Amino acid sequence: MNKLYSLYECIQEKGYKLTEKRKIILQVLVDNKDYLLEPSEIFEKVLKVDKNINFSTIYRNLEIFLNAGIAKKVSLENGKSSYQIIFEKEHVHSMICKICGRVEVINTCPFEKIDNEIFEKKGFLPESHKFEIYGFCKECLLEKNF
Amino acid sequence: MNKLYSLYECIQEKGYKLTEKRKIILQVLVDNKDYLLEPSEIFEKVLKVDKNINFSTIYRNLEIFLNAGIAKKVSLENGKSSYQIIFEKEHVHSMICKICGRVEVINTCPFEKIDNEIFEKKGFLPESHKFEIYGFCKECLLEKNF
DNA sequence: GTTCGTGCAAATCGTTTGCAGGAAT
DNA sequence: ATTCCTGCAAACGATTTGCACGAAC
Repeated sequence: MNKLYSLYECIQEKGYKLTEKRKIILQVLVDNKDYLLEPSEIFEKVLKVDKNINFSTIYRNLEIFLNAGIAKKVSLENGKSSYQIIFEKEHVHSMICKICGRVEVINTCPFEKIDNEIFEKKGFLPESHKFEIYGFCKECLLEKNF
Repeated sequence: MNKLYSLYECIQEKGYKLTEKRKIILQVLVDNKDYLLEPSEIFEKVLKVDKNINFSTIYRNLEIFLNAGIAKKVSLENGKSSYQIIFEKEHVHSMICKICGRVEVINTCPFEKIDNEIFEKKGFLPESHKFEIYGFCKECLLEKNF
């Protein structure tokens, strides 16, 4: 039932060891489960818990979390990468706040509504897709008085 | 009527000068209008026309083309950026070939089909969105025998 | 003539890697 | 005991910047 525990399991199932650093980074991701975080943001938050952590450990473990299927990586409009923990493996799309990185889930998938005829006509074989809405979340709207 | 000429106009309207280098880079983008090109690819193609061009000139001008609204930048899944010329300012979505970077246009917009209720409920103000389908184009499928 | 654009080299930013010691299994 | 993980420092690739000269207006 414990979310953290099932994440630990995913890591160990893949043959990765369950280290202290790994637990701390995971905890930070879980604490910010509704936000997309850049590696530097993750690093800073982890630093507050463990002063003796290296940036390369962050990168190496983010990569491992991706492999274990417990995190996702998003290439944002500005060209930077951000990461977010994923609990349910289901396929979802997002509304992303351009100010704070908060992510809200959209429960419909536009891809399912597309007429397959367009792929047949072009001879294109679709493999994956991306649907993201960028804007401003309620909290940031109130704060910034837009 | 000439496409190149109207691109020149866009550049000059913004107060940028119409230089030889700028024309060459534009020509390369126009010649590859159906493809997303990485800066390094653009650089190589420009080199064939003008041996005396610097990489920084490519970057500086791509930025200017973005400002002038005649090119678009796409942050791909691998974290790299690619560029493409845009003729019509209309809003379109794309199918992108993961092998050759070929871009085919999708003429429906999934955003329009979304129920606005979800934004009202979350208090989210949408500003822009992205819908991209990644896969393999006909040519690459034939060539690689997938 | 003034402003802007360019090549060059160096700087910067985000990310990755080799290695040697330390921790998890 | 073995394998994996980590900090450190260095390397790396993509992109940006300061400068002095040259080109467009």
